[in-house]
Amino acid sequence: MIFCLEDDNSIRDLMIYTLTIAGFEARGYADSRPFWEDMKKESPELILLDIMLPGEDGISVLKKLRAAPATASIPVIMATARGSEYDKVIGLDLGADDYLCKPFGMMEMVSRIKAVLRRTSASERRIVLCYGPISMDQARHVVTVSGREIALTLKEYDLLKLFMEHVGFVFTRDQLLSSVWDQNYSGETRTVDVHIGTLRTKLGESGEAIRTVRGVGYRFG
Amino acid sequence: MIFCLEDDNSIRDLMIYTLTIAGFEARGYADSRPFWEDMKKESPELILLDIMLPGEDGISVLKKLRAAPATASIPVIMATARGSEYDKVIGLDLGADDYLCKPFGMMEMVSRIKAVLRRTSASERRIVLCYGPISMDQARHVVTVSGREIALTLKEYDLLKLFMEHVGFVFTRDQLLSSVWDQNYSGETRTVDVHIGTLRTKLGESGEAIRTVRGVGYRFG
DNA sequence: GTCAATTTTACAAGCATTTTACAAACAGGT
DNA sequence: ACCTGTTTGTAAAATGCTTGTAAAATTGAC
Repeated sequence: MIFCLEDDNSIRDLMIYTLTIAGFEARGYADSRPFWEDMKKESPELILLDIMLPGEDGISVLKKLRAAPATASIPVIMATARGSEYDKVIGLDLGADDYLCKPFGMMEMVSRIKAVLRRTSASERRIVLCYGPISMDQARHVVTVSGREIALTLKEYDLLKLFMEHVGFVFTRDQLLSSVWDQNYSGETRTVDVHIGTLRTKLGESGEAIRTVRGVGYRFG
Repeated sequence: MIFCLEDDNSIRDLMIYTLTIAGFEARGYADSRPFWEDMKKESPELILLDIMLPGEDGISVLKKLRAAPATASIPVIMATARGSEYDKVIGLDLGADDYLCKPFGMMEMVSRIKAVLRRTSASERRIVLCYGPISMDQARHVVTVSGREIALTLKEYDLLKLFMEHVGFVFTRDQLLSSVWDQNYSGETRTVDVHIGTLRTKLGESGEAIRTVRGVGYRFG
């Protein structure tokens, strides 16, 4: 799915049409509000971003995207008018993956998109789980809370991963033991509680996301 | 991405414009200071370099580029005024990949660029890998730390290469065995640890870049 | 055969995990 | 409100596993 943020209706329609013909799924937005709405629900493979937009401009959108771990690794192609605007944007070096200079042809757009997807989708694509200020980069095996890296042991990491993959689910201690530990783990124990404890401590404030469901087990979120 | 170091504003704008039309991404610089800034962040496919520049001249820039392992293999095309300046530069043989004599046409520039890129990118790609003080010249099969050459065995070299190509990624021992060793390596062993150990020792201080992720594997950077 | 590279082995040190124990929190009944 | 039995939080001790590394064994190139 490609999200396309462009205020000019005819250009946007042409872009969506071309992308669909080229075999992509694409969705267009005239301004940033509905775009952010959809970003909450769905994560696109790539974002086409016009600089000049009514309301919030493209530079601000890109900055926000790069600031949040959940969206930081989504490729972005920026569309700019040539001239001073273009120079400014290039100069800022905001970390867009590619730039398109208006007026650009549809064929060029498609080939740039394909090139960017080829570049990013390889192995370098990060797989990041997020919940509030907590983010888990599975490729790097690193967990951060509000941008600060915290050191987790393997069991803590696996436990948190399970929780973050199933936000809102209640897990019994037995379920946790057979998921995070071995399928048939012998010693039925209080081990889980101890690990939950250390995890909560290490997560700090955010540790409260792990809720105790008395008599049953634990729930995240 | 092509970097274009040229002090004349109108010529530079024309160059950037032409390059963009020709399907390249290009960025221009009026003097060397912002150029070096960007070189730290990004590595261009090619550099267009004017000899006459305010402040640091093109010859000095080229020498610096060739001296650092990270930039030594980036193709450079030098632009010179015809006459004595041209002869001197040619005579010095600074290791530019091609020369353009002012005034040159934009079409000629594009075709020279394409020719140089065809020549250089065909055979050799990403010849020099760098991370902090560690640099790996794949053409010469040489690794240096802070400029000092260190002798690595084949396995150590391949291991380091994999790490430097994927900075930040965690590799399990099995992944390392199937990447650096054979695809289906039989003996499941501690071999990896031993090689990691020797590599760390040989890298000295920089060996700390290879981090142990307990229970998982190793990560570089 | 020699030498260097690589792999295997062995073991100690360090860290992660599990167990244990006890205090605190809670729910339900009176 | 108070008591009681159960569940949970957590500090600390005990256990067990992972890793680093030295050294021996094996492989392979010349």
